[in-house]
Amino acid sequence: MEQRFTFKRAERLKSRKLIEQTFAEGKSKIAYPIRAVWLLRDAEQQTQAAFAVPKRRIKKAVDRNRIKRIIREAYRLNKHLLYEQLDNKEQSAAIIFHYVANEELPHDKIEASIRKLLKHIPNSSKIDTA
RNA sequence: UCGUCAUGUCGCUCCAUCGCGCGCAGCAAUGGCUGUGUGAGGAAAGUCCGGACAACGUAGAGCACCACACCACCUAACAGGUGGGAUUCUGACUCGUCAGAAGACAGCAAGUGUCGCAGAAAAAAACCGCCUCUCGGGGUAAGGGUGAAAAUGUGCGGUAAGAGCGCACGGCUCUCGGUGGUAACAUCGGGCGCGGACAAACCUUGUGGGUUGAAAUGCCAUGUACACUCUGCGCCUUUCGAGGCAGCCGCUGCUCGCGGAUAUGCGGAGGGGGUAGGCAGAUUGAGGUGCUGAGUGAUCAGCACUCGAGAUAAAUGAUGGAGCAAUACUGAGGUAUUGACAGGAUCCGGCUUAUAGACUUGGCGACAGU
Repeated sequence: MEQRFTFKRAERLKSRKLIEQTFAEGKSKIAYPIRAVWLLRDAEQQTQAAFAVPKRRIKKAVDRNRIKRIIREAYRLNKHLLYEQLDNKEQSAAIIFHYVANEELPHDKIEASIRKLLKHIPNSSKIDTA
């Protein structure tokens, strides 16, 4: 099958409840400048991701939007790393990427961080919740 | 041509590939694929004013609180804008005119309060001085010096000495009338008067203001969830304790089997609130663009054309290339770096603040030419 680098609506983490649950019960790991919080689920559910850049760290809305777009772009281009492993284990995940630096960092640094996190997440644990 | 000030406009461009929101079309059929169109700002910002819209409230009046405050006009409205007036400041010169600038320009002559230092005294004043004298005192705001400010200025009269005490010419306040002006106001004449400043001191007067904001508000509503109402629950035996069969529920879609419940239960129908979630509000509007006309202008009127984001854990990005601009380096070909301020969240009108660079128009200055 041809590899496509898309990021559709179904792949976005949008449910308020699930987000709160992820923050409350999920595991986390930091790969500077990004902290990931995730929850592993069974394979019937869609893997979803959300991106957050706190206003407290990045003051200007323009910069926040820009960083969020860069993170999302990095996720879009590298999510196959995550998907392949999850498919093998018959799992899915709900992930929140949280920007923790206080200034805008170059694109390659963000992408390296994302790749590191995506490789780490599937190997972390068994299914946390159904 | 350069500099500077003001005004208005624009505020990186193009191509390729990958990707995103929304609309439309087609194909698929349960949320996808393909094609196509479209997709942030002049401030989207601050959330400081004013409205639209919505919900709730609302007999009338007063108090409190908040806002505003020369006049007229514009506007849906405004604390905004336009034009005008007075004041103050600056500049020019032909010295009383012109030009420009500034702003909480209603009232301290309603009451209360405050006025550091200096000074006798900071509001209805007696230190020195002057006059008088019964040597206790009394009169006196001319002169002295202090101060940001000292009791209407100058002259004459007057007096014991003085004083708007009187007079003349001025200044100012209030007021009456004439003229010009819609008005603020200007100007001329008459009259009462002479009260220092501060209302960004309390306050007084006039005008306006119901409260809360789209996280408002209205609506729909999944289920092996639920309030409530109606309704059904059989047959046989019996020593009346119960037992059996059928039916019901679960494993389980069917057969068998096993287990469970049997009126505080189970099944059926109605039905309301409303969780997850969704829809409306919500993008055609005080809309844009152009032309013509009215007006000093803000603005208004008419006609023609036009539809330019609509997300909701929230869409505009990434990579590569070419150009443009700026800066630095440079034996002028180039090399390197950078791309102002800044991102919609119900929608409009303003204000304020941020902003690299480019351009338009006008004023002033310098240089060059005529």
